[in-house]
Amino acid sequence: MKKKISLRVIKRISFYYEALLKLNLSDDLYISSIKLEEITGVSSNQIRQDFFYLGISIGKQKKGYQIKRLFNELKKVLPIDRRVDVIIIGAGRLGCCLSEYKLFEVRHINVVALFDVKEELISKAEERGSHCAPIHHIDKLDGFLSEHPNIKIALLTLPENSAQEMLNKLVKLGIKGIVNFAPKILKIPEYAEDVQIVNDCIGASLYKVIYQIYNKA
Amino acid sequence: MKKKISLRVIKRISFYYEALLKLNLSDDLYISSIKLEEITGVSSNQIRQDFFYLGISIGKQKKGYQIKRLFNELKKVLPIDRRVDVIIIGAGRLGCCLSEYKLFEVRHINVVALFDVKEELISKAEERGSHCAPIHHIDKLDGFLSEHPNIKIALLTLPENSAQEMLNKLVKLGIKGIVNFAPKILKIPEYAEDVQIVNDCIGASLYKVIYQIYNKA
DNA sequence: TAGATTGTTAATCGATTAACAATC
DNA sequence: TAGATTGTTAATCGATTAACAATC
Repeated sequence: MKKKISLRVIKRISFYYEALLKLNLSDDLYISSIKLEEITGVSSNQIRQDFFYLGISIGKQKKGYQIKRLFNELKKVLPIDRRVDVIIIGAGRLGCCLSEYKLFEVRHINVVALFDVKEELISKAEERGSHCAPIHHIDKLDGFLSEHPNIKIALLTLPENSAQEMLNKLVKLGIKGIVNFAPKILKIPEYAEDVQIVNDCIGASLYKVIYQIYNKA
Repeated sequence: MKKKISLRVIKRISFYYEALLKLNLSDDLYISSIKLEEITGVSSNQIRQDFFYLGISIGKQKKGYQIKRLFNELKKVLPIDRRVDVIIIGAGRLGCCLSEYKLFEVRHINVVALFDVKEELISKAEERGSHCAPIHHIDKLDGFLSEHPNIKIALLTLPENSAQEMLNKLVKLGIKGIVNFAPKILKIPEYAEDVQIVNDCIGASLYKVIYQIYNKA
């Protein structure tokens, strides 16, 4: 087990990666932390601090970092060009949206299937293009995971009242990582401490903006 | 201008609010911080710390907080039952998904319109149900905002290369709050320091989970 | 009363920013 | 050389956790 890395650092690494992707990877191109700040918005101090923390020390004074090498170093940290198969539990609007999310494609995240309790969503699945991931009934989850033992990650796009229950079930079925999009902090049962969870409610951040604007004066 | 509140606190407040919404608001019902921990996942210590920070001290020893009063106190902090009109820039999948996002409805966030450069998205708009927000061409943004001076907030669901440019334009048009969903940290120009921004890239958190799982051993 | 729960302070933990010697 | 940029340490800032007296 390597060093633990916080969510914040992971996010920034993915931003660095995204930025480098758009640059030329020819051998003699360098980028300084200041230039990388301009592209990613992360301060140059923060960038160098991150690299230091991650053990990336390939910079040259007066030049910066060779783009190609930096790119490779970041890939060592984040397995970002490795294809990762995931499933989505909850085939509502958000679930379907995420199943076709562009950024997921770029990052090689592959949504294999969605699951839901609602029959109407499953029958509606045919309307979706053939390029889309299929929607199955939640009862088929158990069998599906047995047939696809490589799937270790599930995204939860369920209402908050059923989210924790589903998480417990997923853990029992052997899922090792979960991203929860409900406005509630889900916890991993004690008997499964190796399972990873991140709670990431979309739109909660909008309230920060609303608060600042409508609470003035 | 009231006290500044961090994004984290804002998120937790909205979780408390969400939890209370589902409870009975009759006069003699109380909830303790421990019980609230069970529902929201936020630790009771954290909850009391938040309330202290926010100046909410309505608890009774041995009983906890009167649900109805607590609800009202939270509403004082977060203008959560006030309708807020917003626009979305970028009518791709994510933009359209957010324009119909359930949690936004619950929280009285009203997407008035979407804007995009792509003609095909605008013509496609008619296919969307009449309950959906209309999609306009980005050229109409200026006029639209003049006609709707109450709109102070924009959600940005654009690719990262055009996001900063659009932000600058929005600021010039008088927008006061922006949530950016591109994988890039956008900055507010110095001449407009009163404008609020939150960067909230969906799916970046997935990488935390992927990292933890695929970097073991 | 005894037990439970608050409000509040202090301690800890973690993340960001600032600074600067080293050096290309 | 002089200037720019790194790697790294130290200082600051902020957020969470722990602890506990007060008291219902």
